[in-house]
Amino acid sequence: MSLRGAILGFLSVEPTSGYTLKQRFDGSVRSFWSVTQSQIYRELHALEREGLVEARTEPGDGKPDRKVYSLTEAGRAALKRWIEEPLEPLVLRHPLLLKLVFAADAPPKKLDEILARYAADTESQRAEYEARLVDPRIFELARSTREREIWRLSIEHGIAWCDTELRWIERARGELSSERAGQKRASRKAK
Amino acid sequence: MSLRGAILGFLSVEPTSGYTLKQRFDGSVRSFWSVTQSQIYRELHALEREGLVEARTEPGDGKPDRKVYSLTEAGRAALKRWIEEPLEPLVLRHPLLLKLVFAADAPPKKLDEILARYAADTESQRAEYEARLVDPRIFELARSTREREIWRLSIEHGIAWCDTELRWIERARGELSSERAGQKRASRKAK
DNA sequence: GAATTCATGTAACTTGTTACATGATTTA
DNA sequence: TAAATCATGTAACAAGTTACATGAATTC
Repeated sequence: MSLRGAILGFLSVEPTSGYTLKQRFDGSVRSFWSVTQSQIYRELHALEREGLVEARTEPGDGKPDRKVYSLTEAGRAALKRWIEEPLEPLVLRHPLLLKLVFAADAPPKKLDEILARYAADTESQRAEYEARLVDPRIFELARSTREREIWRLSIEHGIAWCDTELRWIERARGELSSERAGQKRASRKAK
Repeated sequence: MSLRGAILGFLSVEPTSGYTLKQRFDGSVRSFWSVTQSQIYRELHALEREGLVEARTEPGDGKPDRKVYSLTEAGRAALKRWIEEPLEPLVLRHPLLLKLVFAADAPPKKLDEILARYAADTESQRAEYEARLVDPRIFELARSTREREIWRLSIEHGIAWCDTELRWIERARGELSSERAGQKRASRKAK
């Protein structure tokens, strides 16, 4: 339902082709909603079958023809319904945490290595967000000040998430590297 | 691959049935890795076909028989491989952010309502984590101080995530409620 | 000359969700 | 007596991933 909503959302800004739609996703919401090209084409076909979008073929000069999709009245209504309908619950799937809890008896070095690599990845993710924050291209799509404001907030959300991850990793590495720490903390449980 | 790894991980602690496995998931990693009962049975069957686990049927008195699965040598090796293999990348799917970026021209009241509801959900999520932190049942599974340490860290991760969400929501609500804020921030872009 | 971009799509697969079915036992 | 718990499973579906195929135009 979220994918569908997002496609309708993008099309409400401007009619576009599947190909361009994929670029829109990648260029804006990728960090909190990634999609593959197959998903987009599949969903567009479904939306067309259901009459929520309609396509018209634009001849490409030299380039292949593009099928430009636009919202129908029904599509516009569906978008509105999607915005108003209750939020789908957030489901975190965090492979690091999962692996960590089963890697307790792996050599501490291995554990620290996993954490270090994740920290590095998170660091570079953070840098990407920072770069985005000053990249005007993301804000080009925005049709209003309010929309720009929201785009910016979404990027700041990413940065805040990275910072939290980094702080947590640091703590985890500290506590898991000192053999004492475990003992000390575990005694809390006894009281 | 993560689901598989986690099942192998749980079975390495102690042979169990699919039913109990589901309870293990729900009782410990649910907040960062949720599963359905169907997934577990399906994966167990696949693991059995591949010879990574083996089942023996324990008669239940009155209750239905339980099929208790345990790791084979191959299964134990597969678990080790999973721990050592590179981490699957974290993929955030954040329905709130997605909806927000397409709800910019919905009435501000609606927007604030969405954020408020999400804040409430996050608040109660946070409370759940806090409760878990002092619930000895989660730590019962742990076979070592180190394991307990990691369980605790995973819960603290959840709390940190909730706090970050809550801070962000507060900021977002503040900035989206005052019409001025948009203007002020947007001017940054100009420089 | 090789790789990338534009633009469409399909097929096969994996993962995750929802809903159903069985049937005894225990609890409210 | 209705419901929840124990314990298994299947079927159908929805969503997401990977890999392939076409073919002209442009860029390296």
